[in-house]
This record gives sequence, structure tokens and C-alpha cells, in this order.
Amino acid sequence: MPEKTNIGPLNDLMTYHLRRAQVTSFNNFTDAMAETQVTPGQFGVLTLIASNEGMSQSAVARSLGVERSTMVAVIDGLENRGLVLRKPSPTDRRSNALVLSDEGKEVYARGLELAKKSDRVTTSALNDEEAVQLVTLLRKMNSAAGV
Amino acid sequence: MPEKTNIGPLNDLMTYHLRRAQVTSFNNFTDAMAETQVTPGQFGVLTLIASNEGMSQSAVARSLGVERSTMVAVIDGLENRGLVLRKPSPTDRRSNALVLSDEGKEVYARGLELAKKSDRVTTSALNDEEAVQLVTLLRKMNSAAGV
DNA sequence: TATTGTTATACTCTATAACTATA
DNA sequence: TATAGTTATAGAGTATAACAATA
Repeated sequence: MPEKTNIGPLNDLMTYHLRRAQVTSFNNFTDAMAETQVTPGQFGVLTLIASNEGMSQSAVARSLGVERSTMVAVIDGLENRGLVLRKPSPTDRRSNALVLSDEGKEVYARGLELAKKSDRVTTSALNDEEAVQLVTLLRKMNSAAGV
Repeated sequence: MPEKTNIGPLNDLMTYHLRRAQVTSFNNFTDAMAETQVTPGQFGVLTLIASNEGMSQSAVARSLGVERSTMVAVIDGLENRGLVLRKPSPTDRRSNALVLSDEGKEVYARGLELAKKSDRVTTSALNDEEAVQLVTLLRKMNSAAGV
């Protein structure tokens, strides 16, 4: 057990607690998803494609708040694993229509279960009402930030 | 304004909202701290040293949840800027007693103001009661995770 | 035996800038 | 002119493994 240090004013800073909570939730997520070998970032992409079949790489990138150049390697990884297919867009020859393969759909479905389980670990110190409060407040914050 | 995409089940995942909120708060922090050129990670270190004069690098690392090897470059940076001093520990010849220089104290004091201001930007969509609720819930989560 | 600080090394995630092919 | 995908490149931030000095 690590000794307790006085963290001083950090204890009153939202930024600090957000960062620590995010690191914890990221680690829980990675542990829970071990069997699928899907990272948090990849899971976001799978979810978006599952919910919006045929969307473009640029649209995925915008929706997740990253650059489209960053998305290339992510899609490459998912494509190489056979989870995502780049199909030609029927309406725009510049863009790829992203879809999940059958295996991609299976991995995504299983991943969603595991992601929910990891959420329960992350919030295990909170009762149901508190967990709902927390996600509601975060959602409100993020919506206002255009996220 | 980016087009609205259906984010599907991501909208119910704590992990997702934590990550987005953390990225937003990180960006707000970096913007607010521009005049000091202090990063979030550096600010955490400055705060810890200010609140626990003479603490060791390993203790700082443990308290922030990173490896002590990671801390070396962080302290190097702060030392090179003249904000932090590595003094010999009076009780353990292996370890450095970290203290803030006079300039370090000034930069930290100014940084704390700016960090609080950035917190207010980050939570600007929430009223005072909601902001307190949010930080309280995060603190509870983190305490339970040993953070 | 265990811990402190350090180095060497590598990995992940991300961004910027420039290119091409389309729109 | 602007956008989609791509490449090359670089910068944070982090970890692991090993080492000498000290506890």
C-alpha cells in the first residue's frame, strides 16, 4: 500500500480528478477487453461504424475529436485484423464507406458487454444513483464543449 | 460546426465520457497555463513539492501514479527552468530532497490561479452545485481506486 | 534483500504539413 | 477552392529492464 502524501490543492481541482479517473477507467477497460485485444480507441471506432454503417474515415475522426490522419492507422489495424472493411463509397469516390465484417460484428458485440462490465468496475465505489449522476454531469459538460 | 453523428452505445459508457471530459479539461488547462508554460503533469509535481517540501522523486512518482523512471525527465525539465532544486536528503543519501526555488514558488502560485480559472472554463456548463457534485463523485471514485 | 535515482530503449497516441484524387 | 485519404515526420507521455549506490 503506497504511503499517503498530502496532495494539497490538487484535491480541489476538477482537472486532476478527471485525469486520475480517466487513467483508472482506461486501465479497467484494457483489462476487461483483454480477450478481444481491442483498445479503448478501437472500440470507439467499432461502435461508431456499427451505429452508422458506411460512414467515412473523416466522419469517424471528427466524431471522436481526432485528426483524420490519425484515423488511418487505426482503421489499418482493424482492417488487418479483418474486423473492418473499406468499401468504395457509392456517392463519393474520394471516401471509404466503412463497415464491420461478420467477425467485426461479433467482436464488437462481445466488446460492448465487456465495456459495460468494465464501467461497473470503474464505478464500483458509487451506488446506482451516483453513477447515473456522474455520467449525466459528464455528458452535460461534454455536450456544452461540442463533444 | 461538425455534423452530428449518432455515437450509439458510447453515450451510455462512463469510460467514453470520462475520456472526452479529460481531453477537454486538458486542453483548457494548457490554454489557461500558456503564460507559465507549465504542463498538467508539471503542475502536479510543483503542487506536490509545494505541499510537501523535501519529498523524494520516488514519492512524487508514487503519489501521481507514474514510474519513478518517468519522473527523472520531468524533474530535469523543472530543474533546468530553475523552478525546482534537487537537494541532498538529510536522512537518505540515495534520494533527492525536492524543493521549489523562489521562482518556482512564484510560478506555482500563479499557476494555481490559472488552474482554478481553467477549472471554471471546464465546468462552465454546470452550476456551482453540479460542479461540486461532479468533483465529489470523482474524488469518491478515485479514493476507492487507491488514488 | 529492497529502494533511489538513473539510463537506454521502445511503445502508444497524437498532431502538422504536404501530396493526390476527387468534389 | 475545399475535402478525403494518405504519407512522412515529430513530439508528448509513458513503461520496462538493467545498473550503481545506498539502505
